Amino acid sequence: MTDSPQAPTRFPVTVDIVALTVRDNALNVLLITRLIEPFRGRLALPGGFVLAGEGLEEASIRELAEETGVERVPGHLEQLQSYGPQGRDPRGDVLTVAHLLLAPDFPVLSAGSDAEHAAWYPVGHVLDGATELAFDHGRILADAVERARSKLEYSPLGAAFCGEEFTIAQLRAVYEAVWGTRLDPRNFHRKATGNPGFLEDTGRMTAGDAGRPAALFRLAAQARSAAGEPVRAVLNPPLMRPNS
Amino acid sequence: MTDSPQAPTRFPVTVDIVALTVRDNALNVLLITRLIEPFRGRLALPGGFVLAGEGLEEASIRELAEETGVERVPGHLEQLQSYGPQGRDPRGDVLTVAHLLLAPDFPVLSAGSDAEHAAWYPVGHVLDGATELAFDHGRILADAVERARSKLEYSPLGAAFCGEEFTIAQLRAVYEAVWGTRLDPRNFHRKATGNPGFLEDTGRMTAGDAGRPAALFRLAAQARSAAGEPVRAVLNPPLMRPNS
DNA sequence: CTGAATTATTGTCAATATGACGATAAGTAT
DNA sequence: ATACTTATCGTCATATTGACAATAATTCAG
Repeated sequence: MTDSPQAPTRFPVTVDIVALTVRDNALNVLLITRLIEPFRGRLALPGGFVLAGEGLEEASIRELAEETGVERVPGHLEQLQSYGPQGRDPRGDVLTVAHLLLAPDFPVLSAGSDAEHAAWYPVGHVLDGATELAFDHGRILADAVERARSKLEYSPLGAAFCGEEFTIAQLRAVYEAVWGTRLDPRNFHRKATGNPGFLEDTGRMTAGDAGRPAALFRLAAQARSAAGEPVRAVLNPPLMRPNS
Repeated sequence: MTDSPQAPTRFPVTVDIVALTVRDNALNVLLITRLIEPFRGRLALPGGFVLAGEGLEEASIRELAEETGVERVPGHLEQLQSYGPQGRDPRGDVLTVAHLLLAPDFPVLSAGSDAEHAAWYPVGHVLDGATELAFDHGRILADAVERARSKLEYSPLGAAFCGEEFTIAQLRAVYEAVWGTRLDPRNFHRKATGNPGFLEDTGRMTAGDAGRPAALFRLAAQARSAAGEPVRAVLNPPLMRPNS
């Protein structure tokens, strides 16, 4: 780390959060509608400036709370990548540290006061160009989705989209939504339950749904932190996407 | 992206570069000796402040050039992660965007003028606590090494440690050094050459070394950019580390 | 010049993982 | 009761993996 003779340039730093969830068997992203210029009326990722004395993750959690009303992080939060500082904001250089949140479907503060209105949008409608996001958020979203897709292969993070307990079919629906492919239920069942250190049978079953009741699983102890969030780095063997 | 009513806090932003290479069958990292406080005399990652009008990668390349004398990026450079801004530097809040460089062994400007003296150090000596780095650079290095290790599994990036052309044994030596394991030469040969879109036979052979001459390979076209740097995201099937 | 040593490369074989799909189990809907 | 729906277990051919034998093509030691 070289130190400049004169005071270094300082940059405004923001965090942006790509919150992903699975709704109606499709991958959705949490977006807000901008009420001010630039990009007024456009959809954008939730986020905002990092305040003095604040860490990056801390800032992300605060912004998420401010814009969606959630009191605690509802899933797995990790840093994605930083972008900038140049050419991102017409008002000037801004460095942003993008974060990725993988969470079960949670309700957002949709009763828009004069704050930005936040809501879930299918990722497909954004990635295929039908909806253009503000700033470079389209690119950030694309990077986030690719990260999520590969995380499902090599980590137990797919479970972050489910609640505390879930069935194999629910987990499979997550994989299908994120990867955009159909998976054979029988082979998926074998691989998910057969992967050592991934899932743990709770002994409980679903009831009331159509069809045979399904066993409820949770993440295995090695795969979750004290907070219940998945931590174990790798899934071995990996659950690879078909085809490619 | 919420906009604060008053001017947002601005932070000094640095880039730090974790330059890794393989020397004498061991993973090495490029470190500089700090000549000023804080952490005077301690080893640290090369890096420095991002200047106004500069991008993150651009700043990394500039700092690398300033501190090692290389004129061009000698390998694969990618962003690692951002750290901070709190609790990293005793002088105050500094956000740093760490970068990872995977490169063949290259000579560094070791004739220390009054600039920091840069040199290669075996990663093992640092990770096992024998050498303490300045700031939070020990943690950054640990993250970088873990990233490199998993990159070798899922991407063709192992080749970034080799030159333009290399033998399978040289590539295997990279894997062994980075993973810290021994690999069966015959099985590695089969997997490396059998992976579609990974390697390309140049038709040329080594000569003069002990033992049977080895075929020289290069990265397949799909796996490298115009600059010759590996780009193809995934290696399929992956080359997994043994054991775990 | 010859055999020993060294390294590269091809092959073999059993164990394991994978993809495709059949069969059965255990519920709800009619 | 019968149909329908979903979960779960099983089977089988094929592909991949790890362990290791065999062979090829050099340099090195004498």
